[in-house]
Amino acid sequence: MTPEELSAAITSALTASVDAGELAVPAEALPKEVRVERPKNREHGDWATNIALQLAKPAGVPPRKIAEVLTARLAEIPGVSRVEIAGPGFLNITVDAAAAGELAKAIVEAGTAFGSNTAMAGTRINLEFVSANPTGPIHLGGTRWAAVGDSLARIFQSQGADVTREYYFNDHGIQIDRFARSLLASAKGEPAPEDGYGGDYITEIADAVTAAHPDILAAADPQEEFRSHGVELMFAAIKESLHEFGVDFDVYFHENSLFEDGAVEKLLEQLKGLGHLYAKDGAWWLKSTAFGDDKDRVVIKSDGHAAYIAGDIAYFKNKRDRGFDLCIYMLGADHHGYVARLKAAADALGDDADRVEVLIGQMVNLVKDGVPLRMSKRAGTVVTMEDLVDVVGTDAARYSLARFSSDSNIDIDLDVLTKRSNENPVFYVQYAHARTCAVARNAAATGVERTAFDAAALTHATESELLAVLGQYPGVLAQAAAYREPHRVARHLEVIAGAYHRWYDVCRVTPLGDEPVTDVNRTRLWLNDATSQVLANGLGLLGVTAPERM
RNA sequence: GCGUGAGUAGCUCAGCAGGAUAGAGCGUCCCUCUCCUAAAGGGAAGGUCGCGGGUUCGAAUCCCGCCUCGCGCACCA
Repeated sequence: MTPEELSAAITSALTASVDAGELAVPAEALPKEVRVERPKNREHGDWATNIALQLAKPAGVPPRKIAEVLTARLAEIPGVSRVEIAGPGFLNITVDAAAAGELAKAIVEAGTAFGSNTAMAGTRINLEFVSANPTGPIHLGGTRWAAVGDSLARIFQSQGADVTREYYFNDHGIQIDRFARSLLASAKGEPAPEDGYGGDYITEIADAVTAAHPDILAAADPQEEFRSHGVELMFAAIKESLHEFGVDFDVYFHENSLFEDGAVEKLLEQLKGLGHLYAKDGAWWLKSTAFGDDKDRVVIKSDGHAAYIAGDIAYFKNKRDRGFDLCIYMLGADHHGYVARLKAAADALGDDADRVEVLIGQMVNLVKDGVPLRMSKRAGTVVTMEDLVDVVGTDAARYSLARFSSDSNIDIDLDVLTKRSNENPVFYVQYAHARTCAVARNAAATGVERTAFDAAALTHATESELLAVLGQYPGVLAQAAAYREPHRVARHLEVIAGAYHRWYDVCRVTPLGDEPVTDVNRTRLWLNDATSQVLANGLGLLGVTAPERM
């Protein structure tokens, strides 16, 4: 029995109770779903609900009174062995070992599908993340989003959503010009321009471009040549890094295309027609304050060039035209001022601002000896995705970036990483999975097979605990999707790994010495394999491998 | 100044979609491998959940105020 199943049973018991006139609760006060939680204290049963406390006020009845009414009905739920009223009105529910144990079999039979859902079926999501300018390699901030974004995409997919991973390739504007000038300077053997980029990669790309085009400095517009070839090389390198990181985008969208096909121009005309643009100081402004922004924004600069936001409005329109219901943007905290602008743009287009959802991720800082290190692209002192992967590997890099809430700043201590220490919990989870595989191998070698299954044999306290946390997994996925928080998956895997290790320590799957194989052994193998499956499924959602041996 | 995120164990962080005795990893100190992987497990120590009010049966969690830190507040992208 999973908490969701129990929740559903309690909900219908509650409804039945109201229908029968035992409880007078206004319909609007009835929750769609009664929440059940795992009590911290095992003396409080397997699951508990505070529904009686919540209904006390709207029903105008003391909570314990409501609890009493519900107790009789809850006790009749198949699989429920005991219901107790505790404290101010908690309902503590104990489940039959057999009913709880059935889950092990259900998980093994569901296989890779366990935990997935169809709650988001039919929703088309455009998830845009990383979108780093092709003026340099992906730094740590982008790497964090690559890990979190890709994982979020996988979690959405587990809930049935149709997800497109998209990378907005910013190949238009002055950053790119600076990049081109930096390449040109390098090729000429000159120092990097004051507002340009430094770092070894500039030299490497400049050399590569020169090698492929020996006469490039004699071209009519060498800077333009370096721009086009350099961006191409840089972008190929970025794609390669992402690919090795396990992140492959469905769409790499070129900002330039919005200008080339006239989409931006057309859109600006449309906005003018709607009366949302006005001219001031030689520029064209979007009246974004009318749509919740804190100030109006320039869309066409007084020099006649489009401002960045112009492309972004057109891009949003483009996404909607491609049929996406929800456009999610994952931005760094240094861009959070952009949220109101994007929503205002959608609003101005006559679209629903709720189609735009912006997720803000806090910064990743480098720390050395407890002191923050300043990263500078210009000075070339950035730590890149490749650097991180070189030191800790893809699994540890992805896991350690995905296990934190995006709301938290994270500090990465290079000394700790270079020590290759076991401080990273990814090993804890992966080791648990490897252990399940070792146990399965030993079981096979000693003739323990999943022939029989006796759910009632899973009686040990650690088995009850393990089953409970495995049962929580689908709910954790649903919440991770609903709140756009992949770290919840990682954290729960750590809980499952802990429960598994404790179970492993006291409950053997294979018999000792020449003891006979019993149904207890066989049933425990089901539980072992169920755990293996859930860990593998969860690690998969994080883009981390589930090794069979370590 | 305005906006926004954070402040929880020595360190790094969960918990915040109100619940019962506030958790995990790492670090420190004990203990457990003649039998499934000790990258593990058990135990100990370690907390004014930034501070002050409020809401209620109940607040780390919600509301208000304050303090500290990060990040924004362009005709840059």
